Amino acid sequence: MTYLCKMYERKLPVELECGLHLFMEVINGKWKINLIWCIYKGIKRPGELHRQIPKASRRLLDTQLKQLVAQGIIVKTIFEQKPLKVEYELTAFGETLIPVIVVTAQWGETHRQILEPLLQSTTTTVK
Amino acid sequence: MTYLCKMYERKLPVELECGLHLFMEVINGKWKINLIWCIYKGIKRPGELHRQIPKASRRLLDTQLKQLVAQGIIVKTIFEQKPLKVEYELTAFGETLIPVIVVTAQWGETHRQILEPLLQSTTTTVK
DNA sequence: TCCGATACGGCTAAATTTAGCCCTACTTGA
DNA sequence: TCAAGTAGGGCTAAATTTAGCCGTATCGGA
Repeated sequence: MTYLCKMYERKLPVELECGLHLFMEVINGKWKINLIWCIYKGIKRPGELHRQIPKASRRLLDTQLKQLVAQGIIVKTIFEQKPLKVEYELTAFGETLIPVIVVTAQWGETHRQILEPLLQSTTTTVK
Repeated sequence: MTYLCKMYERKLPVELECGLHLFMEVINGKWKINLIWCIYKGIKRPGELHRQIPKASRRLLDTQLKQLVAQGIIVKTIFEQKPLKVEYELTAFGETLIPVIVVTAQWGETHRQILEPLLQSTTTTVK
């Protein structure tokens, strides 16, 4: 059972200097945090996750789930049942992310009133 | 003295639901953390910052500095001297980011040995 | 006067990430 | 037998971010 999986071949080097860059490499991706959080909260199956995060395209959720598996944050269990069933769970390593996410999320919530207006007008790329 | 500044017009909505998304909106950008950290450490002038982060192109550093100003994280002071001088400083709001950055950076450093190999091979976009 | 340093913007192309459509395969229930 | 739900990949195009080059202007020193 050969495993074929086309990956995007990076051309620019990944930044690994500072610890926050490491964190961001893991956490970056439009829905990864949501996925991690949902899985942490017990939403384990792909279908449930899709329904939980309806704004995300199914396609992207799937690829980001795959990335999280590759990064050792979650594990995927395939139950070889009659109606195929899949479940994701945080690894022990993935669990270590939770308190960090909590801290950053708290910062965001604390300053939401300041941030929301700024972020809606401002864009990431100022030219 | 009209201020003209071409901004990139976002077409997709910004995600603001969760606090971590708010945090990420601010922190995202290849060199923003480095900039924030350097400024926090007292490296205030554009030229110094460029020398401190030599891997970054001058162009991108400048635009990201501008973004941080627009986001209220830093302030830019222009000294109308004989040889023009500019300095950046963290705002009080920007200071609130520091402990959060410390936490995430610590997480990264703590797990560097696990992360480095994973992140170098794996790419963000699994296709 | 020419070189280097200060500080900055315009512009194009490359790299990367997301959106969104289509298709496969299997199972259950109507 | 058809519809719906399970899970997931291929593919293209759009959106977004970075890289990198060129040009402006001022000042100080050799």
